[in-house]
Amino acid sequence: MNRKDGFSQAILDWYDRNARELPWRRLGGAHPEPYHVWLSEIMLQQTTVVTVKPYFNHFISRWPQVSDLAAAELDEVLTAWAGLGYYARARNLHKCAVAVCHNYGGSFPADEAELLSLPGIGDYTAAAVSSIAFGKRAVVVDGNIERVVSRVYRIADALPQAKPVIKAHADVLTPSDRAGDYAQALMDIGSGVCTPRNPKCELCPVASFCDGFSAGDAETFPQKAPKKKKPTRKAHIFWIENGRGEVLVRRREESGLLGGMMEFPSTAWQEQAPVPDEVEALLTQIGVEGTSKPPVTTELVRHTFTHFHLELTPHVVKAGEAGGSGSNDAFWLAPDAFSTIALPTLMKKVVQSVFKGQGSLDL
DNA sequence: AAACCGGGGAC
DNA sequence: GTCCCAGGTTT
Repeated sequence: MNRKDGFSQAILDWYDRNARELPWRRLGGAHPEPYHVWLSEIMLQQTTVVTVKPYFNHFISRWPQVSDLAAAELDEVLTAWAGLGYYARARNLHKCAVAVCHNYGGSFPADEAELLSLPGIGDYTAAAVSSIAFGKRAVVVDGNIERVVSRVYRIADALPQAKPVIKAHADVLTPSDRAGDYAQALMDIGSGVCTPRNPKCELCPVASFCDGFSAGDAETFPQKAPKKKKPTRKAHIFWIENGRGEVLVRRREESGLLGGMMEFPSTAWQEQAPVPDEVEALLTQIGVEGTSKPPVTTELVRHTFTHFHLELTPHVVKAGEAGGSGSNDAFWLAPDAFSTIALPTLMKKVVQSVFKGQGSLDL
């Protein structure tokens, strides 16, 4: 086995020459604030830098210290998080802020194991915060680093079984000094150079250490287990408008899909198309009846979640004079106030469909 | 170990 | 359309 001596130094040299400024990053040896590192790492889970930037800046501006975030209402945090996805991250973010203030006096712990015990912080984030914010040596492994390491060592095992093997190799490569810079550099290289397809090996500072490059098959790593195909679910969703131009909105259950976020009432999301009876039952259940005119159907809304496709047929319903106030926590809200509630992207697509269908273009 | 959990960008 | 992502939690 070749020893890869000089690997981490080549990575750090590349970082010193190529690292870009980021709102949560400090160049030149200074450590960023742990609060900033933690917030950015949570946001960056399964999410790109370009997407995260404006959200990060907004959060820091609105809640400058972790104590400010801890003092916020969960609903405020969900509203600010709307559009980022994986909403359990936002619920755990708030929980973690409270825990840091309650258990650590508002200062994040530097120790990896202590960080790991906090809500929403797993192996990756604990190692990232400990090394980037506190300069501790920690073995940081994310999807990018997995790819780089599996190519450097031509690891034959398929993911996710290969994870422990990759971690062990990553440990050997990780330097004692500047482990945080090293991790960020490796992730930058993974996302920009050692890409999933068409890797730019000619730009890679560690091509000379890479077994995959030497063998000419770097792109075939990491090996992956085959994945299932996603089923498609369908439902009818209702834009119910009262005489004042307000629309009926309700909050989803606290856990599970889009947990705690807002939605327009809909039939159940099922693989079999809903029958008209279900539509009647829904309208009765939410307290809207006696619609004189048939619903106006607007353009189909398509959306893909982690494990299924969804097709929603939106209907515009004019509620009767009484209007019905909704049985289960539903309430009326004017469309120009939608930006003040935790509306996920799927529901914003429904809004767009309805406005498009009505020919008006506010939003 | 496998399932669950969004959204967007690259191709 | 497919694949991937600066993953963590739950079962």
